[in-house]
Amino acid sequence: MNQHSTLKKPKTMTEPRTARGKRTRDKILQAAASEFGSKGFHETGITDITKTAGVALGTFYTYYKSKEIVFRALVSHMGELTREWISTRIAGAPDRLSAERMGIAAFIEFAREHKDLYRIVMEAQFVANDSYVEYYSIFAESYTRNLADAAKKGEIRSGHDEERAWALIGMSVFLGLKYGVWDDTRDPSEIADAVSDLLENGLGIK
Amino acid sequence: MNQHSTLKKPKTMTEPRTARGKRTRDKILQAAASEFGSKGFHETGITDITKTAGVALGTFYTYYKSKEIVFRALVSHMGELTREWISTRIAGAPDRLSAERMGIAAFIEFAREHKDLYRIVMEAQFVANDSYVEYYSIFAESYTRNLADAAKKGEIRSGHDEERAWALIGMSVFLGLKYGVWDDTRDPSEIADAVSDLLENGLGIK
DNA sequence: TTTAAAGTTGAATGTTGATTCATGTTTCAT
DNA sequence: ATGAAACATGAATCAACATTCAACTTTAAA
Repeated sequence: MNQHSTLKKPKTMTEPRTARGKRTRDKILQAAASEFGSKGFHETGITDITKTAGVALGTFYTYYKSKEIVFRALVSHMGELTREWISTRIAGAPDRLSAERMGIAAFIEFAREHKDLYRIVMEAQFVANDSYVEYYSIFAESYTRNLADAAKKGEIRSGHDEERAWALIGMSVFLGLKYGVWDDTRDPSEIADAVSDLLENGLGIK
Repeated sequence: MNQHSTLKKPKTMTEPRTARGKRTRDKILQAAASEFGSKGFHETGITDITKTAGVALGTFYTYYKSKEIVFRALVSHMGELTREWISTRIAGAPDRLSAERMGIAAFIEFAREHKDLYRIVMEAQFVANDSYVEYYSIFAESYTRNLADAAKKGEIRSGHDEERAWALIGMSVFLGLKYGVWDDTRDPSEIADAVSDLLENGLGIK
C-alpha cells in the first residue's frame, strides 16, 4: 500500500503554493527562531511559537512535520547567516592575519547581535547533533582551505591546517560566548586585537 | 508556620546517615552520570536512572530533590574531576609552553575517556546555565593566573591574560570535541604538537 | 534486645504538551 | 464567477514523566 504517490496523503510537505502560504510559513520560522532562541528547545511549546506567529496551533503542522524539524531548518538557515556575516566582514582583509583579526571581531559581534541564534546553534548539539556537526564541519573545511591558501601565498607558516582550523574555530566560539553573550561591556575589536597578537606571534618570547 | 525546624519535615535533605545510605546515593549518582551522559538530560527519565542504579523509583527522591538537582551535582562533581585530570597531567611541565601542549593533549584524552562526562558539561549550558558559567569561569580564572605567573617568570610575553585564557580554553574544548568525541582515530599528542607550535610561534612567518 | 530514625518501595497522581483531524475559509486558475 | 486545491482553525487525543506518599524494612544506638 502507498506504492505510488498518486494518493492524497499529506503530500511530501512541499513548499507553500501561495503567497499567503509563504508569508505564514515565514512568520512561523521567525517566531520559532525567537522562541527557541530565548527559551530553548525544550522550554518552548508549539503554542508559544504559533502564538508569537499569530496563527492557530494546527497551522504549524501545515508547514513543519514536527518541532524538531523547524529546529533543524533553523540551524541550517543560520549556518548560512553566520557564514555570510563573517565573510562579508573579512572580505576586505589584505592578508590572512588581518582576516583572522577581523574574523574574531566579527564572531563576537555576531554573537552579541544574535544571542538568540547563537544559542540555537549550540543547543543543536543536543537536539539535532548531526546538524551541529555539519554546521561546524562546513566551517572547518572552508577554514582549512583558507589556511592552506594563505600558506601557499606565504602569508603564514604552513602545516597542520585542519588542526589549526578547529583550534581557531574553538577560540572564536568561546570568545563569542564570553565577550558576546555573557559579557558585552568590552569592545570586540579590543578583544580581537589582544587575541590576534597571539595568533601572529604566539605566546613565546620575542 | 514552619518557623523553627523542630518539625519532622523531609528535613533539609542532608547527607545519608548510614553506610547503606551512602552506597545508595552513590549508585544513583553513578547511574545518573551514565544515563545523562549517553542519552542526555531530557531523554533520560528518573526511572532510567533508578533502573540502572538498581533501586526503586521513590528512592531517588530520598537523595535528590529533583532531576535538575542531580544534574547540577554531577556538573560540579565533574568540575573537580576535570581540574584534577588536567592538573595531574601538566604537573611536571618545565614551563608554560610545555604545560600548554600537555594540557591540550590531556583535554583531548579526557574527552575521549569520558565522552559521557564531557557531554554533561556541555549540556549544562541548557539545563543549568549558572553551573556551566561557573565551570568555565573557574577554569578561566586559574588559567589567567597561570599565564600571568608565566609572564612574570619571563616564559611568555605578557598581557591580555584573561582574553588569552578564554581563547585557549575554547581551543581546547573544540579540539576535545573534534579529536576526542567525534573522531578518536588521531593521536592526541600529535594534535597537541600541531597546535602548540601555533601557540609558541603564532601563524606568522619566521 | 528494643525501637526510633533512616532508608526503601512502587502504585497513584497530576500535569504538560506534541500531534491529529474534522470542519471552515481563502486563494487563484480557468 | 466558480470550484478544487490550499490554507487555517482549535478542540480533542494520548502518551510520557516528574513527583508524592503511605506502608514497609533495615540499621544502629542505647
